[in-house]
Amino acid sequence: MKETGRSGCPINLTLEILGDRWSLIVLRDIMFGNRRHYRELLAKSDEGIASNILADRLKRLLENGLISRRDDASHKQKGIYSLTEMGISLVPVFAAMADWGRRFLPVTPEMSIRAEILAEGGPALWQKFMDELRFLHLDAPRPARSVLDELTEAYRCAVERKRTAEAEPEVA
Amino acid sequence: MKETGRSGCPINLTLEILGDRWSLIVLRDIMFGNRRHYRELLAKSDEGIASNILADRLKRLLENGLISRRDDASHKQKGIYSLTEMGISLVPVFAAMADWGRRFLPVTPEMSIRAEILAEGGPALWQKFMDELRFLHLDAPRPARSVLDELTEAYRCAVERKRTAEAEPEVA
DNA sequence: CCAACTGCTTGCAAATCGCAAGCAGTTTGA
DNA sequence: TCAAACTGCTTGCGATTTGCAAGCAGTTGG
Repeated sequence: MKETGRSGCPINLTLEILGDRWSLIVLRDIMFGNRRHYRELLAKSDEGIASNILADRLKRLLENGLISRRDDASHKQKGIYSLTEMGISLVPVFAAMADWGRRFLPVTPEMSIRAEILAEGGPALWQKFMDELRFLHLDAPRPARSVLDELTEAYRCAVERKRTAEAEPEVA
Repeated sequence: MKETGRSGCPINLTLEILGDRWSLIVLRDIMFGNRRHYRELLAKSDEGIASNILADRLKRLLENGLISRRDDASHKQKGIYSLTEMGISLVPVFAAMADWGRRFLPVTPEMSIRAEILAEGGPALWQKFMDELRFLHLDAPRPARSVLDELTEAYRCAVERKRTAEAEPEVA
């Protein structure tokens, strides 16, 4: 509900919707963490988003068409948030941002493994990932390959590797 | 100078630096508009950034290593802002964001022509553009082709086309 | 029937934003 | 030579946004 009469530049319009500290974090958790409920997004966030901010961002993302919301059949109070095609189409943006971040910022190895895979896979892998997201969030047919599983598994392994690496040196 | 103890995720760290309404706007004007002085960035901005915000963002971008500043030999008060390699490396991020914006948001045709060219050119064109930025902002040798000139010219033509299109229908 | 869980709201202090005005020093043009 | 325009940037101040904690009505499971 903002009418900040600014320019029709694609970068500017994108920033008017996504240019804050939390919108892309929420979308990232929905997209890569497959978190679909409010509480999941609230509690399992690595960054600890505040509940009122989360509610506000979900509302704005809904209004702007990046996500949709439907009721959960298994629980009358639960809502399920899904990515729309508009939200799914952000995959290349995430891939570019993540690749830039891992190259120039002090990222941790576990958190950057998925960025690395996406960067190496290139647009072809992004397409496969988007196909999978269409299956998970829209009603598209299930694709043959699960990129999300691969990303999640790679992350899990990286965390595991880190934990063992932290535990063993004490013996030496 | 923020210590908001958040996660080591590349997306998160990127947002901690660039996740606001103005940082990327400033970088966009330096990169695509070749605006190198404070006043240029202040006055020629399509979005009308406030002077204190601009000063703050330039400071933060400097601190974070995205741009550098040197004195202008021709004017004792002028400073020249340049992109660093870190800033130049944002080209793919801009290309992805601009392409997404032009596909899903109400952009104006003139403002999206450059996004279109960058999207069609793909990574190969981005590399050439980055080479040119290295020439303009760092001390790299001049590349054979000027992508910036091509982008600027395409934009100029789009504006021209729009103006004539607005002027002629009155006769009909 | 109660404890845990659901999505989300409210209050409030602190930080940030956006606008307007201003400022000391520099350059330009008549 | 001197005033006007320009330089990068700061200051004040009201309005908005943020972040934190607590709470709330309704739902579910044991």
